[in-house]
Amino acid sequence: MSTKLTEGAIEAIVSGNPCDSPFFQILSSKQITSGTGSDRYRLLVSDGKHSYSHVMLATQLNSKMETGEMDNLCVVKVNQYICNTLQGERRVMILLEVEVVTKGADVGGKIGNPQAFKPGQQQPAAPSNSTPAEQNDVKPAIGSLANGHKSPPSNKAAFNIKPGTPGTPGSSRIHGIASLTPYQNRWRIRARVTQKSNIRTWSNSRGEGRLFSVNLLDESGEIRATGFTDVVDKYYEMLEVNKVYYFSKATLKTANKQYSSLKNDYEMTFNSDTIIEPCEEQTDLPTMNFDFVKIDALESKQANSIIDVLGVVKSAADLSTVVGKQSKKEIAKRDVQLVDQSGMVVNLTLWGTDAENFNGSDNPVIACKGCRLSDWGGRSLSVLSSSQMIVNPDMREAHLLKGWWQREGQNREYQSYKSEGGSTGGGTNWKTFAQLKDENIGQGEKPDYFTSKGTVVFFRKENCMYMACPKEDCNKKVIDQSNDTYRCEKCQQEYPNYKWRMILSANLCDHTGQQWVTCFQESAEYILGIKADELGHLKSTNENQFDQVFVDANFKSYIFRLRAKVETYNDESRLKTVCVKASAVDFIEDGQRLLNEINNMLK
DNA sequence: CCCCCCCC
Repeated sequence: MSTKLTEGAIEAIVSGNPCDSPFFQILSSKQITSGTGSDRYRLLVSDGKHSYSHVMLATQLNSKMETGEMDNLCVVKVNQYICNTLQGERRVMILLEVEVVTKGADVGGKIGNPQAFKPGQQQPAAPSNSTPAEQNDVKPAIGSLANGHKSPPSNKAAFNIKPGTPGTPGSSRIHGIASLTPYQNRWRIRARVTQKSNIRTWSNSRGEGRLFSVNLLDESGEIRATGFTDVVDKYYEMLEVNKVYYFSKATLKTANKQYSSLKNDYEMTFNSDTIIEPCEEQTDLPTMNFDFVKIDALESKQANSIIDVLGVVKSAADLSTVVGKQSKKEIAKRDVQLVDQSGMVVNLTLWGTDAENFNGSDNPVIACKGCRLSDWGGRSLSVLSSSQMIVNPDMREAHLLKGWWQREGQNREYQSYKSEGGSTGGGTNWKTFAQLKDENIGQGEKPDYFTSKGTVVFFRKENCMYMACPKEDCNKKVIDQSNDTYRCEKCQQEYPNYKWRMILSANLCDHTGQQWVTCFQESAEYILGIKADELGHLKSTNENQFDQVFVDANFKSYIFRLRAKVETYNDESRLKTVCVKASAVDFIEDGQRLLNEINNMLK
């Protein structure tokens, strides 16, 4: 019985290096139902070192699955395969000729400890086995209540059951938006256009062109779709907001959640094969859907994420104009104060014509789908051009909110978000160490600032201090001339003395992970509980006492204000994290914060 | 293939 796998083959193949007849283990399989009835199998394969889920079995080999010849855990020799690049970086391996070497029943278990293979940094996460509909803990879309339709989406695992509408051209089965994946091509959806962008142009190093996007909605879910240059001419005029169309033969790719609040793991791109036809029949498709975040729950949402909000306009500022820093263009702006039953108030900024046309004098209700949450001033919201803002929407929540406002809301006090430290406006932005990795912190142009609670678990005491220029505000390292003088290259001067400065690397832990941070003078002195000059003195006079300082300082917890930015040296990039300030944990305040987090989780 | 959305 052979259980030898070709370790490293997955990495090689996916990186574009062919590999002759590799041996893989099939860890699991999943049947994918396409619209035409020709099913395929998607496999999770292992080469012993890596596992890879973007693997399909060629349909002519389906019988190997159906007869049980290829069972879970079996070892196969792959005599022929192809590796296709789909949209983006994702590569899908299709097994064309497979020989079962050892049956799974005889292997009996997973071979080795394969880790999920993730090529490249920008590799989209492998899609999970559940559909978006399953994953979202979405409240049912409520929008349809507005025009009296029955409440729409159920949490069906795959909405793939709606029969073709009689008289429909082709009369093929209609798929649910929630059932679409990049792994099947033959589908047709019927969806309402709920939002349509303007035509935009872009120009960058990869090219230039025009594009537009629409949001599509059916009973099963929603998806954003984008059309580029040629498609703009073909379909832009035809697609109208609130009308219903049939769509087929578009490309699916992993959605970048950074830019959309739509509840879908994927996005659609209209390509030259895409067919869009108006749906002439009457449908009861929902007209809108929102996943509103209560205003007091904005705290628990990630800064810069895209969210839906519903609020009463407590007050609206006068129209003003600002000049964009980059664009240098003048743009109209209006701030409105939104409140809801949670008793919190948040600022929502409208731009351009939204700002100019807005009238907040009679305390309207605003529903905004897809506005950006920022941590300015604690928390604030900004309406984007991709947002869908509806004033006084005809929906149940909005009527309830308005009634509440008239009964009691207008007479009460509201709590507002506060920026931390009261200084420059950056809000309290709590991050765990796992979040630093998961949320692409520090990847932007500017560093990210955030706050973490952590415990020091290790100090790198080697090279944690240096002899610095004694001149005030010059912290340049001096050169010991070995004659009791110290030269500062920056000041171009020699001094009879120096001062000690610290650059201390500390490893911090929280319940989610660890992070190396750099502490400079003030925070290092605070954490070590000793002045740098004194520590420097110990370093040269009493090594035991010097060491003891680090032992004593270890395993203590602090609130860290941190600054993180990815830096790249020699093609290697890592997250450089600097401690801006360390402070004692105020247990009352911190307990309150944790309680708030728990409460927000329960919402 | 975009992903800018502005200011404090």
